[in-house]
Amino acid sequence: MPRTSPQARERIVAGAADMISRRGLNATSIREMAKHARAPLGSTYHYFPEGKQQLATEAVRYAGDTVARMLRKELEAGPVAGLTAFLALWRRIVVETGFRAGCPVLAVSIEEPPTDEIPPAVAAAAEVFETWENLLATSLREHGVRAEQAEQLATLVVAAVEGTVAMCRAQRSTRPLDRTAAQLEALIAGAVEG
Amino acid sequence: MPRTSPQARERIVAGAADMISRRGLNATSIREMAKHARAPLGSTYHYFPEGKQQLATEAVRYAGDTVARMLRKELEAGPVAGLTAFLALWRRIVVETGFRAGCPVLAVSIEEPPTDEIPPAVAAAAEVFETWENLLATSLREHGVRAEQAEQLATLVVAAVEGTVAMCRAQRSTRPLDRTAAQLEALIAGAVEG
DNA sequence: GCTAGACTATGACGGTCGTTATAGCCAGAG
DNA sequence: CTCTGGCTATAACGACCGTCATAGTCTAGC
Repeated sequence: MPRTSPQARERIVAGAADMISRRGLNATSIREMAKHARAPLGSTYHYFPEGKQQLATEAVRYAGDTVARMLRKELEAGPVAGLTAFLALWRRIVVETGFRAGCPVLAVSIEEPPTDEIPPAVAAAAEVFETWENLLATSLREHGVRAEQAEQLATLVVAAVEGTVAMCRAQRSTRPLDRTAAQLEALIAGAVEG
Repeated sequence: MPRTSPQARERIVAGAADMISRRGLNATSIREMAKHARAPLGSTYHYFPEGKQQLATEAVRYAGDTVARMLRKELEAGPVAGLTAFLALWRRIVVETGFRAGCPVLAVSIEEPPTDEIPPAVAAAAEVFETWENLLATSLREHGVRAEQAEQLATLVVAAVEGTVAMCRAQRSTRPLDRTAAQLEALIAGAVEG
């Protein structure tokens, strides 16, 4: 039934994730997302009838899945290889965008609406973080790390990288990432062999 | 020369920092900041003639200085005590606001304008991060940690805590903070005595 | 070829944004 | 008591926001 471009919808989602990772959710308007994806404004409400909230939710999941897929693959070579790839991914994003882009999942996590309910986009962000943590923790456990230690290390890695990316953007430098990477790599390597 | 409330200006800044820490910079309007501080809108432009940008910059510095002051004091009892206090501070903020507030410095760091120049608020955020890093690194060095190691650990602590706070907000749970705290405390304690 | 339905084009709705301008208030200095 | 100047009150500016409605286009299946 789709007519011309079945990828139009995905283009919008991917573009939305990119824009959110740069400017944050609230500063990214639906009009701009549509224009950025070369799609008409009407199409966004055709594909995402629940509006901006739905689009943001799908953008978070899209980015989360992309990273998770990469992480799953690289972790086949062990926790250290997975960590290295994780760090390299974020380094590439930060450097290639001139410190303009970061993580859309983090961006969505820190903008709350006045309401009391959890917006679906924030819930999606929570799931993404948990997925990443679980991938790392499972790999660590499979390589002999005690369960509690594996959980803690996995959370530390995700949190440290997310925070470091934000610091790199503020400072316009990769130095925070260099430092965090050195510490995390030593820590994970030590945990795996110890 | 000030008439009634010399603290009106500071009330606006403190309120702005609080609101930015909850909703992000772009979602926080000047009108709301004024109302939140029980100040008229006109006063905002009287105290901050350069507008929202200036107000955001001062809010970032205000929050940064508050934390730095606390950190400086607690670090007198050593790096572990400082870390513990740092963790406790953010835990308190996250818990007492029902996972609604986070760090305004982080929030400002990840929202970029379309321009190429660095907005002053982002530059202020960079300075705040560096101040926090330096306080921790100095304390570590004073307790026998090698300089490079001290720098790396300091960056890791700041980044990990910032990232963890965001994760706690998304997941509506202090579990990430529990895990990160356990790892960081062990790491810093080991570095100091080793 | 025709028709159903996925998609687009267009325009409007009420609302809020950042910012500015102007006139007025009112405590303290002289 | 007057007057200066820090502060407030009020209104407006153009721009953009999220969302919706409606009419139109064009393709895939019959």
